Amino acid sequence: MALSTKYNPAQIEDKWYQYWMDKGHFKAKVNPNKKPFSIVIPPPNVTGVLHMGHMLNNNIQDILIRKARMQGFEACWIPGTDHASIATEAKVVKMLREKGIKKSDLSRDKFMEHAWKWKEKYGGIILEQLKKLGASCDWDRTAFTMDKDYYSSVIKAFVDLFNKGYVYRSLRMVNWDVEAQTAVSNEEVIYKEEGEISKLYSVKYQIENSSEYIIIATQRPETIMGDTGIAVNPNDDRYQHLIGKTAIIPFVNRLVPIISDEYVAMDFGTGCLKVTPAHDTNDYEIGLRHGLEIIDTIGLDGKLTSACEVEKYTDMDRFEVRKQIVEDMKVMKILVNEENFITRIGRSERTDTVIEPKLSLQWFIKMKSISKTAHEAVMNDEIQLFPSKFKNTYNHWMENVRDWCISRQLWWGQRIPAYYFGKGDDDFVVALNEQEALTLAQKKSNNPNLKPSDLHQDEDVLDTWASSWLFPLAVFNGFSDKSFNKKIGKILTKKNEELDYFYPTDTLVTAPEILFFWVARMIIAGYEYTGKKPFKNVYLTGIVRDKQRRKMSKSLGNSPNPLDLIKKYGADGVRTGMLFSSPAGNDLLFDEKLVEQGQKFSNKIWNAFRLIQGWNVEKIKQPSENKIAILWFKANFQKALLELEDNFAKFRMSDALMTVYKLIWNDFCSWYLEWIKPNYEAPIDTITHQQTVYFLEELMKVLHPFMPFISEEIWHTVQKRAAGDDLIVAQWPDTQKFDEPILADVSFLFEIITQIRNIRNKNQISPKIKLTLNINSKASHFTNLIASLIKMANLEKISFTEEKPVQSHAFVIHSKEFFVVSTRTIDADVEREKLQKELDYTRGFLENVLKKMNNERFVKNAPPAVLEIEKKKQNDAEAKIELLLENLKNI
RNA sequence: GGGCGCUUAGCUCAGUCUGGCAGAGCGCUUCCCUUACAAGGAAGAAGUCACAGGUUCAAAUCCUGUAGCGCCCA
Repeated sequence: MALSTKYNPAQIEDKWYQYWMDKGHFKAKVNPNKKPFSIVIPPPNVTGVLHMGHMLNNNIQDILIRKARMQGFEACWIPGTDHASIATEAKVVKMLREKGIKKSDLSRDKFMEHAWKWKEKYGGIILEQLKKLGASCDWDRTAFTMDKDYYSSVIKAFVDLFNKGYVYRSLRMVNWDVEAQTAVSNEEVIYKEEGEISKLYSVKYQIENSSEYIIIATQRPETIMGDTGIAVNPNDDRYQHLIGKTAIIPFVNRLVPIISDEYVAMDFGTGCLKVTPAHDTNDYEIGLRHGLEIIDTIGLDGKLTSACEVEKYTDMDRFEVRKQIVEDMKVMKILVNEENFITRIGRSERTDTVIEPKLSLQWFIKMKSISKTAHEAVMNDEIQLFPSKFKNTYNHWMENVRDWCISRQLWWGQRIPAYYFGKGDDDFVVALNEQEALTLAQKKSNNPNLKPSDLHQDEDVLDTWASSWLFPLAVFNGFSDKSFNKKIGKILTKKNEELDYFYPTDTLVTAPEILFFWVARMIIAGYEYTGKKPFKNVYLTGIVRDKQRRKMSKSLGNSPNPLDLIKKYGADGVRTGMLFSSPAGNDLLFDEKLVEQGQKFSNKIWNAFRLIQGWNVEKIKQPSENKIAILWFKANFQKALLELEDNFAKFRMSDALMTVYKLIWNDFCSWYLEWIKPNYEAPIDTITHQQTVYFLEELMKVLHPFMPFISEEIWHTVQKRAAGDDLIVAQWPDTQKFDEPILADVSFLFEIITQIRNIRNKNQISPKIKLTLNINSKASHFTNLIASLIKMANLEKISFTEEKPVQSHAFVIHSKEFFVVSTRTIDADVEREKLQKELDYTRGFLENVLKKMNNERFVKNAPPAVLEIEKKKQNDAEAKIELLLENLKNI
């Protein structure tokens, strides 16, 4: 035999990937003769390298797209990458810093040049790595969210939403990094897990027209000058009498109201909160609720401004002021207590400086009305989420949807197309380009002499999600001038062939953590611009964790390198290994053992193939048992196929794989092949051989989406193929009616065989010794099965007789008695004990059944089918007891 | 603080919507280097379905409550 006993993926996988590429099997085009099936990739970050989450995610997409392709759809999987504004800019800044270049020394254009160079160098890494996994993407369509067309799509959408009144500008609390001089996202603010030690100061504020004081607790006394209110909990008995009165802020003698708000924790500090809307997110919210004034006393550089109204603190750093003000309060005798406590302090990931919550003007999208259709579409299952439990989460988010802040203080991204022509808050226009902006600005300002140089474009860029939410539209160039009607702000049908054909896409496969960031927003954009959903189904994968349920992360170092895994176990092995443990929506506890199992599966398949390949085929008579085996496998395959389709329909990918796994390993290898296997060095008949090769091919088809490489290799090795006869485009098997009675007959046969093997096992009878079997039944019940039974149970002969051999092992299946004639003297005591044990169990079982059958209400109320089952259980148990009693007597 | 979910074999999970014999894979135990594969074969053991009530002829499944765990939002 020329083939190795071990399957060696390394040589095979690269070969087939290149082959598929060369033949153009991944490419999709508008094809009126086929139905489309499309998937857009969740574009990975250009800063990233392939991690286990990508592996899982793209594995599933590849399974879906490969199956669709085989089912005759025009299968289109669009790959792409995401420019990842924040992360990429951080990487580029770091890279420049290492070269001794500061971002602040560069012009915007110069910086962008560096960023593009960086992107060209590192941006495609993940996509290249996906090829190793076998991802069958249409690479010619690779999209990038900063491509020229994509960029202009994003700008068009912004202008359009502004004109429609969805985009507005408003104050917003941002995380300000005073050192880097930029706002950072929530994700870039780090809180130490154990918290940090800080001091809590208790300060007396006098009540107006009274000698009474109220004592507030604060950790940021330097913000006192920005206080515009005092808040207590409405349920706090201690302060009821003060609600509605006025307090005097020390240092500035400002009169502020004492208000009640549920937010205030009664058991923290004094239960009395100073409200500084300009310098704390929660205070800002309270301020909004109660209409408090906002006084911003800290500048962008972290120093107090003249707005603090105290000359000696002005231009002093916030932490210096804190020290000074504590001293000053001691002198004024208004500081009544100071104590250490543990608190969460947000620090910038990049500079480690304490984040300053800062109010600034930002761009927003109004979400409530624009998201209405998107909300309904998921609730009424027009778009289906898998698993459906995420419907609840989605609903909750949509019901409480907040306006979306879409501006970021960065350069890498789509620059906001707002042009300012004056100092006023409203002195700006939004336009596609400078010319249009100028025209609009001249009009708005009533100044026809306004020159281009009088305009200044907004410095900020858009949130990356505000570009990726257009992904399913933009990859088909839906915003091209051809199909996008600027006046009505809609993408038109019959103007863009590709969009008409491939959109809506079929299934989106992504992680639940970006359900809102990305998925919900794509749905919103889809309906807003086309009136149609962007995809039909959303499959939400779990998070890949390690065995200890820890999330895989670089810093923990608990994530294996996917490429190393592929090298070690083969892509097919890794693919199946990951999927084995991946029920929909549940987290996946990754264990390299599972990948090992995948590799073992490859090997099993390979050896089954070797067996078939090694047979000598001759024109001899087909043994009768082979006919039954073939009929059975045909029916059994169909039954498994039904199960497989059902699993796919429900997006139960792990179960789908398990169905194929068991079909191949148990049904095909363990039963079918052993059934038809000729004796050593004996030839096999032509018909059986042909059928077996056919079965192997059908199995390779259903295996292909999961294990594309080994299946294609076997497809091409098992017989010579005409050009174009490749498994990747072979026709997926149809479900057909199948012979159900044979499944029942054979499962009866298998039960008998298992019983006999069990008897061999328990009595230490080697499988090589031929046994004699007596069956107390008419031979006619077994006509079809005799030859198979003799072969697989390794029997000398079968007698159909009522005679019970004295020395024998008995068992009952379906009320029929079987006796295996013993090859040696049976130990009467051991046998008696065995029989007694079984008798006791069966009597107990019968008792339970009878309890039911004697219950009048059960007999009256239970459905006939249930009664039927109980009746059968009773009969079987009674027959078994009778036999056991007789056997006991005979020993 | 608000919302959602989970608890079934040693492990990871199906099964719960729609009540009717408690399942799978891995692991474990025993035997077997048998002629495709020891990365293998055959067989087997293994459960208080988190807990407490209730509804029902019948509850892992429906209802109520309790406990523990997890996630999301603030």
